[in-house]
Amino acid sequence: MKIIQEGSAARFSGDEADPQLIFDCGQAFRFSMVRQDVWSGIAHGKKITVSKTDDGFILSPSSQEEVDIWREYFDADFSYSTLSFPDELTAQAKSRCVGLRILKQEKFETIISFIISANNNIARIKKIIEVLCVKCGGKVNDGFAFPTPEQLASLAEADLTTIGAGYRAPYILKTSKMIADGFDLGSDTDDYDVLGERLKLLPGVGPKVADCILLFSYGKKNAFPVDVWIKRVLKDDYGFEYKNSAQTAKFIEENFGQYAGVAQQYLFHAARTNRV
DNA sequence: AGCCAGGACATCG
DNA sequence: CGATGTCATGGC
Repeated sequence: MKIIQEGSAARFSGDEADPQLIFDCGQAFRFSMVRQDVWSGIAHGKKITVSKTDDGFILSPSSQEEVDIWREYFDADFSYSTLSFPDELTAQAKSRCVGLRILKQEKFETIISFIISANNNIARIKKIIEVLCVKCGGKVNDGFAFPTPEQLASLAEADLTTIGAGYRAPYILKTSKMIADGFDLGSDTDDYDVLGERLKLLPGVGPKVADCILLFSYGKKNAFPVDVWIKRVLKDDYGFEYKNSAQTAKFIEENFGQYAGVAQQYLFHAARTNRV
């Protein structure tokens, strides 16, 4: 995407982008629609507003120094409009998701968010995360930033159960403490498998959550999170019965290739919006 | 009342 | 290994 600074805002244009799809597809939990085609939320400790335009969106406020942060966050250097998939079903799903982009979010926030996502639904995930931020995140304008590992680790387990975290409360605490104590999260350039094994050392992170973290915060577009929705899609539409992770990984690589994660998002969103 | 939700984990055989 | 039961919580 092309990014042009316009006063205290930045105009992103030239590639598919729809805030509605970007923020309401279950990858990010801290944005909400303030009016039609306008979404607002907090990322990187800043409150931003994202307004859809004819050929992209306008992000405000954004200073010249911040442009690279948001360029990366909105995956602006990747072309979704020219991305195509050979198989008909994915192509069809993509046509229903024009403007969906995969955000590259902050690692700790993504890790905790998807630990909370386990056996949970999106509306409730958002609610729990919001209360979590209010409880111990730093103040940002009229809202609260996502907590740091230290802030979250300072909570008591009872604090987390009272906000509805349920049985995930100890996972959240233990993982926060490990990261606050210096657990090595690796870096984006590390190998997909190595990072996955590393992330799964964190309590509450299994195969599916690890894939979400890798796809949504490490930029690993080959990561293909397999949740209950996708299992249904693979079974009903591809005739693929889930048996184990190795067999699934092989099927996914062969059928969806290096951008399997993007295909997964299209299939996930299409499936989720299909059955009312 | 029971099932479901962007599953992980311990405990079996 | 693979299969199975369990784990909070709220919406439907």
